Amino acid sequence: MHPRKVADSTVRRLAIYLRFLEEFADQGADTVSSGALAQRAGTTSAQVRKDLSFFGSFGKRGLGYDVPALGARLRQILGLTRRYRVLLVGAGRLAGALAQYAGFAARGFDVVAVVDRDPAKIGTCWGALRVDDVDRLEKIVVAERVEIAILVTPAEPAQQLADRLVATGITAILNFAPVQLQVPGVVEVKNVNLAVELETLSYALQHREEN
Amino acid sequence: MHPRKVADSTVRRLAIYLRFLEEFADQGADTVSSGALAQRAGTTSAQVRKDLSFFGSFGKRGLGYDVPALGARLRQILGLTRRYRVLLVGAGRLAGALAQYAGFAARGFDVVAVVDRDPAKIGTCWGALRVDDVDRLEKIVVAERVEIAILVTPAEPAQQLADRLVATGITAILNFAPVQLQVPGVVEVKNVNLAVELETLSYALQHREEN
DNA sequence: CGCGGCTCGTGAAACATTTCACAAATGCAC
DNA sequence: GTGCATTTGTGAAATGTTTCACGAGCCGCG
Ligand SMILES: NC(=O)c1ccc[n+]([C@@H]2O[C@H](COP(=O)([O-])OP(=O)(O)OC[C@H]3O[C@@H](n4cnc5c(N)ncnc54)[C@H](O)[C@@H]3O)[C@@H](O)[C@H]2O)c1
Ligand SMILES: NC(=O)c1ccc[n+]([C@@H]2O[C@H](COP(=O)([O-])OP(=O)(O)OC[C@H]3O[C@@H](n4cnc5c(N)ncnc54)[C@H](O)[C@@H]3O)[C@@H](O)[C@H]2O)c1
Repeated sequence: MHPRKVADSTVRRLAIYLRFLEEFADQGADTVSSGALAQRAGTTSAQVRKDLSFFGSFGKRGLGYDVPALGARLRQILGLTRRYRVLLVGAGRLAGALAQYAGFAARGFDVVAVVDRDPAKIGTCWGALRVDDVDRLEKIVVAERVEIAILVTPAEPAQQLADRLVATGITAILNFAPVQLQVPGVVEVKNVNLAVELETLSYALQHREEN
Repeated sequence: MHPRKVADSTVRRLAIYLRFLEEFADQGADTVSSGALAQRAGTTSAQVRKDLSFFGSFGKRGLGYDVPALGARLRQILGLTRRYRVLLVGAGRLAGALAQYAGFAARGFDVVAVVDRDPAKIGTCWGALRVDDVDRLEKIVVAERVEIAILVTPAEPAQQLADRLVATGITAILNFAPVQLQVPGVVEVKNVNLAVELETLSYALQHREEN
């Protein structure tokens, strides 16, 4: 059903198509063409069709794609037909923003626990969540059946925390700390580095001014 | 000095090399090899050398790269020899995390203003910053000489706010709202979509379980 | 039913990026 | 100074991704 290897760029676009497909659905559209999706997503119709073609052929020639059917198919491809249990490691400012963000739960990602090292934070409540001691990390992962960890600590403890997470059997980590985590091949790591985003903007500005 | 077109992936890696180079400098190393940098950055030595070769040749054969000199050169390439004045559009939770983040100022990005639409937020203070009325956006951009805007509002008003920012002459936007902004070609936009990151993790998990 | 206007699905071509492999420097030991 | 171990810089090859172009299917209409 799924091909051996699909480019990361393709998977990211599929997630974006799904978002706009849901917008089309909200507007009551029942079919959508590759061109219309492409325009919203900032790509080309050929790209949309190629991306989808890796997983099968879902469209009707001359008509386009059935909005609800393609949405369901994309959710299935992306593994969004189920919910995921997420642990926040680090209870700082960024963790606070992520924990309260309704968009994650809307997509099936439930933050079920938060841990920190700071005694001043342990025990405080974030909505329905209580900040737990990072010492209990292993117990919490098991008890809460955590599947995805989000690392939002400073850089220094990140590798060691990742090692502990991996040891408990976690296989998916979203890492905000500016380090390159060393993990076994079975563990999926996605890095988000906001400073790098700003620096690529700086590069673009610098480069434009020179020309 | 700069080649016509350098891949975005290369620029991102340069920013990452710079981070680790600073770590090496802190540890007192005065030279570093492409292999050592590659290991820290999670790539290969050939990749490091190729990336750098787009901008000149900074190494000494048999020795490696001079740490302070390469750092200075990377800062110059990335346009980080100066400071940037940044405006936060939207004073929500994510904006709060970004505003307080010391790492941006350390890199030369100073948040000089925050605007919001919510009367309950306007006038409140965030450290040295006072949240301003979004109606005064154009005046603030000019008065504060803002060069980079960070969009952290919900999706709905994002395009309209981007239009206003572009009209004031802003040419760099970091967008957190899940929309594809339509802007003139001279304006640089970088999108950060955290939900997409989680969804690509979901895809990876889904796909692994099937095999 | 046959035709015309659309739009998909998909190989092939074009383009982009990464990896390879090796000549050319460099420093150091002796 | 010579030789050796090391590491850069870079064309060329390999690999990966996007764009192109067109056959094939679908709908509606007369
Ligand atoms: N806030 C931002 O806008 C931003 C931007 C870019 C990158 N980041 C990165 O995200 C990470 C978190 O940023 P933040 O602003 O939330 O930082 P923060 O300082 O507000 O929060 C970090 C939290 O981690 C906790 N912590 C420290 N060591 C720990 C350990 N060993 N185990 C468990 N918890 C521990 C701290 O007690 C603190 O509560 C950092 O790595 C930062 O570089 C943040
Ligand atoms: N918080 C997260 O973890 C997270 C994760 C992924 C994506 N995002 C995206 O980032 C954006 C901001 O998220 P957040 O959690 O900070 O949301 P938030 O609701 O906490 O903050 C949004 C702020 O924007 C303000 N605003 C609304 N309309 C405005 C307008 N027209 N002009 C000026 N300000 C306006 C609101 O008053 C509010 O203060 C959203 O688009 C969200 O989808 C957030």
